Amino acid sequence: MADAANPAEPPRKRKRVTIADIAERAGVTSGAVSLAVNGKPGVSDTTRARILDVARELRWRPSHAAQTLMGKNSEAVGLVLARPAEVIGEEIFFSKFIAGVQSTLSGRGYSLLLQMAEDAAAEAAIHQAWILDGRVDGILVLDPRIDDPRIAALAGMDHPTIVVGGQVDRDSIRSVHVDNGGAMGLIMDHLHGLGHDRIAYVTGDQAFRHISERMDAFSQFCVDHGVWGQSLAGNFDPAQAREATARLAGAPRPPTAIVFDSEVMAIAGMSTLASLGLRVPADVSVLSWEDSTTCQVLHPTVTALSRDAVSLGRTAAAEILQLIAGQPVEQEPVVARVIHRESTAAPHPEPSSA
Amino acid sequence: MADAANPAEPPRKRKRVTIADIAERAGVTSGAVSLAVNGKPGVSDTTRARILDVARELRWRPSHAAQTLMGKNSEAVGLVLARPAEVIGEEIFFSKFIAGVQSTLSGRGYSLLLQMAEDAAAEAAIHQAWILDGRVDGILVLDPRIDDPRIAALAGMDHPTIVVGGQVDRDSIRSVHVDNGGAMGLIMDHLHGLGHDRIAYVTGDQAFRHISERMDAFSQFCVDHGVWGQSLAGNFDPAQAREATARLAGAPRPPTAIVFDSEVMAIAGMSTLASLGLRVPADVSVLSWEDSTTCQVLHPTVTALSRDAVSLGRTAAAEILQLIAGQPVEQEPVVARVIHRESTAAPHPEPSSA
DNA sequence: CGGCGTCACTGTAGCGCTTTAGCGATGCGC
DNA sequence: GCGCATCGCTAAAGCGCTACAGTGACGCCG
Repeated sequence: MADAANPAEPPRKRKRVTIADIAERAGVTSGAVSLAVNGKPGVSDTTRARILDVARELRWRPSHAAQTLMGKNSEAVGLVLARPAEVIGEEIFFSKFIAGVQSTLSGRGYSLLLQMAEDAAAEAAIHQAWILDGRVDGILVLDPRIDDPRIAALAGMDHPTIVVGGQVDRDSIRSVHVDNGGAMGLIMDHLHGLGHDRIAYVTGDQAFRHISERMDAFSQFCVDHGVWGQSLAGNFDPAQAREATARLAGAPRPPTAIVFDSEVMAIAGMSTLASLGLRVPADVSVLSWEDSTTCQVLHPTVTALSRDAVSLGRTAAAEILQLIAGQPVEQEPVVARVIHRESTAAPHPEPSSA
Repeated sequence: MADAANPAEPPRKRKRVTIADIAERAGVTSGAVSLAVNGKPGVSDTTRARILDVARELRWRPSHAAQTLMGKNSEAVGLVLARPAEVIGEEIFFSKFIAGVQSTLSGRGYSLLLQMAEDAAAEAAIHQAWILDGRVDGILVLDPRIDDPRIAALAGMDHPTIVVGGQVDRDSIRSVHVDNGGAMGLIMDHLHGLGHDRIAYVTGDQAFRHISERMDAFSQFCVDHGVWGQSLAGNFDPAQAREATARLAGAPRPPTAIVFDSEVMAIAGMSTLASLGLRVPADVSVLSWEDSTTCQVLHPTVTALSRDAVSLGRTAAAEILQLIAGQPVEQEPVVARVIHRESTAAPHPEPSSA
């Protein structure tokens, strides 16, 4: 870089202010400074005040590296994303979730360490490295899958971990309690309450734990309430959602309501319905699992399950901080609710089968 | 993870493997190990091989803290977001940008250190702390404002910095070259080419550098091509975009095309137009500065400027890595293009003023 | 065969901080 | 007045690693 051999040597290298500098200035040893700045007993109040004054004056900041070398907390939480950049860029969920996590973390002076990985195995390797290095105090794991290698690896490490997006059956690992089944219940109550009894569900990737939880609840509701229900396996891809929607619409007795597992899928579905000449909600109601501004401004506006990814992130962050602090984790359940908008309404008596 | 070395002693506290452990096992000193693992001369090839074998066997990982304490690179890049969590969660740009940054960074083993801040001043303070601490090797600054305190602070620190979202006039700081003016030219060419000569521009927050660059180009084009152009100051808020749209639509001679500064604003505008009984593109064309899946699936689909935030992130990451490595930065310009979809078309001869 | 240059490695001094043993000076009880 | 705490501080070790001055062994030259 700009490494010109300097002749006069101006104060080039801004030397770091260390506790030794403070000690010298205050006429004590570095040990005393350490005690003073950390609020530990061992120095008199007057000396402490003097030391703190000097520290402030010198604009001293503790060296993060030295502190973590001593085994202190790193004041950072790690999150690895194991999905292609394109997907993360598309789904508003990540953006919201990260924003929520950040807003809580930053309030407490914590940072988020973020990395992307090829797959779950690579993600687990990064976790391992971070933990062994003391680079993060806690780890956030998103969207556990069935038989997730990350969970298995983390379970053995005895390190604060919060799983988001599905319950995990290890008791050494905590999960943010997201009641996927309950949320599906809300959705079905809403639709069933409007009079729908032919309901379809176009799902996201079923390898995800939270998706399978939702599907189970969907089936259960249908059985319990005598609703004709059909779920179509998807993978979050809008093209696939289009196809599934077209298939449903073309069926002999099409559903009167369709639930989509993401906002992107719901919008794709609605546009497909429109292009098939079907009106929402007159001919078919549509509900999106995930709210967004887009849902509010589309025409018609889209009824959505607001699980509020931002506050999900906040909750996850709050729980990991509690775990790190060694406090009991208060499992504050993430509230979800159905925001009723124009895209859902009572079904027509019978789509005039003539 | 087979850590069964000792029979009695339950492996309680998983002790960190240090170079001292390797040294002992390999019958050398820690100094030799350091030379060996860092590929420096000073050890024979056979000894080096033996040391590396032991290191691998013991699953040794260098201590990040110790290394940065020695002044080594931290292998992390910092990014502070100074906008409310809600905004970050709403705008797909952040998600895409971060995903893009990550995908490049991760490929080189770098992490992203992320924090949110209340305002630009707080952001600058975080930068300062990170840099002094050697916690990040480089800093990414998003959306410089006019007279940005972050830039001023960073300019004095002589630390790798890449600014994204507008040119900055300090020569000690590099910017990702995003040609906002050129992109606006593309947009205007598109609309003007279709025959529009009454064009409105609903802007984002004008305090941002990139927005003012766009506005300048807009005005310039209108002057140069005899287009009636009007820009309405906005702030990325959909409600505000609604209002601006209604105002434009209600004018005595409304524009035949409207450009919105973000996808969220464009969608809000379109829904407003629909509720006013105006058809897109028959009555008015709409163009969004920022593409997304939503633009592709809305009805009508939305013509958008695809500046591709993902690759913008990749470019920014690539440039900061070059800066860190001390290599000359190749300013690969970010390509933007207009994706022509249904929401823009030739204007009606004259909206039949009757 | 002494001098000298390599080579391969050792020993040790830090980096900035925390922690703990220790030490002189007070204060207190009996 | 002596033992014994307590206080307020110092001195030094050590976290894991790197850097650098040595050190002994060897080979080579004149």
